Amino acid sequence: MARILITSAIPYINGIKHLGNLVGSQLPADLYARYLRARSHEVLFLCATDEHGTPAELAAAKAGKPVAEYCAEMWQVQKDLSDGFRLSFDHFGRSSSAQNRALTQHFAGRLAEAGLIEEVTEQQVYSVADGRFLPDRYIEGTCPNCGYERARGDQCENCTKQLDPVDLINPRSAISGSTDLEVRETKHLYLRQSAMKDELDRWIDSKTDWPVLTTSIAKKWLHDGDGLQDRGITRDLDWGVPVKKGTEDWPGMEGKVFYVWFDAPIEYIACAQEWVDAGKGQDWERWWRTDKGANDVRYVQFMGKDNVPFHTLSFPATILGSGEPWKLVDYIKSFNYLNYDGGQFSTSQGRGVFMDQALEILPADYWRWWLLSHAPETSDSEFTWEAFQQDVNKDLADVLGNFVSRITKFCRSKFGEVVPEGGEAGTAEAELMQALQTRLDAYSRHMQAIDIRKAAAELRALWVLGNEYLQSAAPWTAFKTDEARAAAITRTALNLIPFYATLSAPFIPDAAAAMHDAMGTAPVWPDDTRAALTALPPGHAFTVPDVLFKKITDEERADWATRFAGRR
RNA sequence: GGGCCUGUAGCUCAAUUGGUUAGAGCAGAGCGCUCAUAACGCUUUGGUUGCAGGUUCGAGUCCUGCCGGGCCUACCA
Repeated sequence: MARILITSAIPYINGIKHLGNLVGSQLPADLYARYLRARSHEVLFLCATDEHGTPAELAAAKAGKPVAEYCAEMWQVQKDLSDGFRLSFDHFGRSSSAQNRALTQHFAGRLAEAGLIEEVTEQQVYSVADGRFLPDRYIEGTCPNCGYERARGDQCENCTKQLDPVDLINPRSAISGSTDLEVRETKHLYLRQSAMKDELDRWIDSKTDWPVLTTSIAKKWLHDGDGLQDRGITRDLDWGVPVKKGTEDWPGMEGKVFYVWFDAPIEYIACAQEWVDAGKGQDWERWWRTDKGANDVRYVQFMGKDNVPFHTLSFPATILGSGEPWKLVDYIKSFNYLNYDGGQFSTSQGRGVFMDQALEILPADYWRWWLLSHAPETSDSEFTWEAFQQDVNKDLADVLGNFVSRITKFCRSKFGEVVPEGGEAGTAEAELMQALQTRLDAYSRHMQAIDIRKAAAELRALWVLGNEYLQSAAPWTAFKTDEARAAAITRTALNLIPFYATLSAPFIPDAAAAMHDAMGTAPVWPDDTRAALTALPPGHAFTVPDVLFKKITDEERADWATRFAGRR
């Protein structure tokens, strides 16, 4: 039995996430956590909301609410949606927690003592009307390169040229439109990542089993141009972790906060404290401090590819730089993007399906199955309604759901709602068990390796074996001449239901629970298929469950395709 | 501009890292079954692996060039 710490990239507080976000971190992390728990490993699975930063302040202002109140409400919304998708976090925390504030300040203090913090005075654009400094992308103006009038201060969306805000012609605030901008001097803290470049490089080099996507992004940042750059870790904002050196004030940094990307990953640690403080567990250091029991912990992170630099470089720099024995990540599973019907999901244009809408139209299992079995592991993947309807109907309704339906109903009509007695297993059953064992081993291998699409394919193949067995054993034919034989076949097939329920639970937890419920069974991982397929004793009562998966009709599909095409 | 990823059947994806005849699912076609959500099973059509060269006994896999798609490029997170 191993101990595994799992974190999913923490979703930004600002708004409801779409299915692309979901499949890029939280959903696969949940799959892995559920699988490992089912295999009796000790798992701590953490996630939280990422609450600081300019977008949160602006979203709150737009909603006409204090930012703390806005974040509290949005946290609840995201929490409810997580529950709706059956994401089995041990704790869903908040980066704005007191625990994270203290820990973030602690890390900054340690880094300063280690000489890894540099104070830099720089020039930034200040908007008098907005009363705030503007990040580059919140300054708009005419592109000096192509004349596009709505170019952003960081890059022109029209000609893709990278810009500096001072290059813009007629610059204005993207927030208020005000042109009353001035350049002001401000002081910020920089994390001297460059000083740790070689150490990080060696560490990344040692991770030969990581996905190419993960290491290639890290390598690029380490070696591009002048190598790893120092990173500003403070901002002139109100909403965030106040800059402190441990518990001490930081002279000259009054009124400033840490940059979200500094405090967000630290929340992974703080979240474990929140978990304890919420009374859900004890001894968080056992998971995070290698000097206090975390030495045998395997730490796995899940994230979309856009998050990779922060998890491979910035956060490890923070941890290593502290000089304290914090647990470093052991494996990073990163994902490409899920596209929507020939384009990208777009939050601003309301294009695609968002988590709340998804649950309004279909149960979580439908989404979980389709998204996970099409997880963008090797390249971007694509959601289309046609594929979604076809795959879900075929895999869930026809192959799995109908299997449960046909055998329970057959048994009810011939033997009643009890596991029938009589007959014994023969060669057909031996062959079935052999085939199941082979596939089960492959399934376990893929789940262990977090090869999600392959695991899904293997699981589906396990379901198919049940249909193949029924078809060739044909208990409806045997029943006419040899009732005992029909009973043995039926008994074996009924045993497949709890077997499938247990194996499928990481993908489709609700349907799995319904299957166990109907069969009056509890999940026990089938190490040995022979034992698993004879677990139900003759005379054991069951009920015929409701249809597990209703099919998606052509009308529904057409309706949804128009409804989610854009302009939410 | 630079870097990385990617291009395989109508569609979505594999191919044990250079090794026999490139495989699955879906969709299409045919047959079978009648327990079941018109479900299931069996068989089957379908490929110049983006294009052109090269290395090799052997290339989907390695090299070069070209064409297409995507991502990142450090102040959104």
